[in-house]
Amino acid sequence: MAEAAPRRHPTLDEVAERAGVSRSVASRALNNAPHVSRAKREAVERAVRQLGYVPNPTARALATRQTGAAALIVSGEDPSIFADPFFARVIVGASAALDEADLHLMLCLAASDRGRKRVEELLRSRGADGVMLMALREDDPLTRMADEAQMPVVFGGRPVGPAPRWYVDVDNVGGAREATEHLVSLGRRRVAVICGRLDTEAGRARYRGYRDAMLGAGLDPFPPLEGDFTERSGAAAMTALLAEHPDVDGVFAAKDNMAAGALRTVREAGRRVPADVAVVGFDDLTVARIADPPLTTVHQPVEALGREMARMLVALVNGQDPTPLVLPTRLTVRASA
Amino acid sequence: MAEAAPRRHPTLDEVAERAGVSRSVASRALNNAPHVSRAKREAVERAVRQLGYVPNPTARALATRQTGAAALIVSGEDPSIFADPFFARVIVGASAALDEADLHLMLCLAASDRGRKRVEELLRSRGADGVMLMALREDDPLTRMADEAQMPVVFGGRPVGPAPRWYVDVDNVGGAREATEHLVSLGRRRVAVICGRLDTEAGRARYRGYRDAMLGAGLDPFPPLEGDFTERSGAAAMTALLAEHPDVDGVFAAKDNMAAGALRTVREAGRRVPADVAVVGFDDLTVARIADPPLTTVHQPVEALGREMARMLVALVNGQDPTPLVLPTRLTVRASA
DNA sequence: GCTTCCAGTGGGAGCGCTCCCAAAGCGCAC
DNA sequence: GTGCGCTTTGGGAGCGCTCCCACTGGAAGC
Repeated sequence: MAEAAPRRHPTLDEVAERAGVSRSVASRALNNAPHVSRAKREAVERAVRQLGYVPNPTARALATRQTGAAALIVSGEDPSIFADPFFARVIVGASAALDEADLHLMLCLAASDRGRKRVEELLRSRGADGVMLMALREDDPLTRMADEAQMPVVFGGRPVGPAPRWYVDVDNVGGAREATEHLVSLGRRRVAVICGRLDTEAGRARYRGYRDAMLGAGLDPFPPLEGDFTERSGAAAMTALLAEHPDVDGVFAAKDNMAAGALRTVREAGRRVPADVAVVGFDDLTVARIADPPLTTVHQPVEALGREMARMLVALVNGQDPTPLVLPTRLTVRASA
Repeated sequence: MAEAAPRRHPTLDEVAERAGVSRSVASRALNNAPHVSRAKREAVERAVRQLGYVPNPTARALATRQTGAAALIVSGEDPSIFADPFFARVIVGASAALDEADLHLMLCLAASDRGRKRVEELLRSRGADGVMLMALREDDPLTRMADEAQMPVVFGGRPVGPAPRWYVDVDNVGGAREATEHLVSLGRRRVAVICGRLDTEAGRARYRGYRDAMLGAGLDPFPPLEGDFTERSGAAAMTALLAEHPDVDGVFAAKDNMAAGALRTVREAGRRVPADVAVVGFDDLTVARIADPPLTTVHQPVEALGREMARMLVALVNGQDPTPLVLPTRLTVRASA
């Protein structure tokens, strides 16, 4: 290209002029719209190539009132929640689906005051065509913001309280039930639970699943022993458990991280897994395979979760009315139980 | 608010009218610009409140030629590279820094053809005010795209080849050297290495650090045994290592995941860590603490990496010319060595 | 008293695109 | 030859904001 390539980007007007057509025709040609003769279409394409024209997405956004972006908003108490590899996998799935719909992904960590403030601005200003919301806690300020948002909202995992209109979730109750039933089927009778945060619906649902299974087997469910989904909290919970119930022979931990922490504690206490205490986790992320022994755990389709959230959002943006989705979980048996 | 709150968002014109001022004054008041009397400023603020006005970021972007967003682009061979918790931590850091500068974070996974195509569009269309680039491989197509990008580019980790103008990296060579020296100081003499991908600068630099330390100690460095930064590849490499060099007594793995894989293999081969084989990793992410035994590893300041990348980008966007940055690493001694 | 200056103000021209709509061109049935 | 209906075309009015600039009037300086 021997063009003097000015620093400025060429505009559609310049393309039109060069192609000897009007701006309207050039615009139509560019968007593959009808009502453009073959000759002019080609002339426009040629001009685009010669000028190295790239449409200005901002101008297009202003004219169409569509930003071309979707936001993934992760709530939580502090930003380190995002260190959970769970979100990374959600993003892999969501990103692929958004790519297909030619939407960009904006990522907002709403786990700080500053972050929440910016999310609120985004929601109120229509800075995206729609949003996906994750990791909401009870009475999360994001719930209200989402209600007032001037754009489609898809929830990833149901929030505590009434189910929103559009969400994608995994079968937390069923997964937890299956995990617990597995422990029972192994002959364990004193099966304890290390819950996730009970101010999240996932935490509650997994406890319900555990409880259902215990009652169904005619066993006494343990009261909820709450962790915060981290390795450290799992270890701490296990320490408390061993102190209070030295005869525990099975543990369902509502998250692999916590299960790994429990494993460590059990080991340090000189007991064997699974011989003395069998442990089942929840998630089936990398840590489950790295743990020693490798974790029996409830597999949840994390990338699919992200993908389906994104697809649901795309449907909403396109004016459709998709139905909520609950994805199945399934037990993956390894060495820990 | 008893306003009939029409579906449409109020515009700045309506705010101005309601406040009894011109659009210019309203604009200035909104942006805290000078040349607005106290009375009118307050009138505008009142009108904004009454109308529930929120500025339209797209219109602002078009007028100012600033999108208000920065993109983090993650390259790689396939999208699962993003499952590495490393990136999540980078994002936590970058997000905080961008929040401070009132920039939104766009996340682009360029590890698929589709993703790369969209990144190229983004780069050419000025869809962001600047970009951060990570995980580039040798001859990565993103290198060329970045060269031609019409916006500031900050590299996270140097790419293979000549160093770019602006980057933030960690001291891979120094970290690897320290890890190896630690093994040597423990009396290990047959210290092998499980490299990261050698088509990345991080992989190469960590091998160089290992090699330097071995030569410095008068020992024979092992030839590079390449993994791909995953647990599985670490395990496979360790298997090969044990077969070929049964007398190996120390291993430096260029990534915690690979170290964890090596740990598993060593254990399965009936040897003890660290008694028979001492292992040092690199990263110091969660997996290092979960591994059994907990990993001695080179800690790298991942969130700081993200934060500094974002800050550097903000500086560039503001027309400054920051200097490249190499962040220190430090050895964290745990049980595996 | 007069100029000089400057904070304060509003008009208006963009930013680069989409899209409505009126007008033009053309084939075809009558 | 006329009228109808179709595709094709381009003019122009936005989308909602910023920012330049010309203008006003009162305070300060001489």
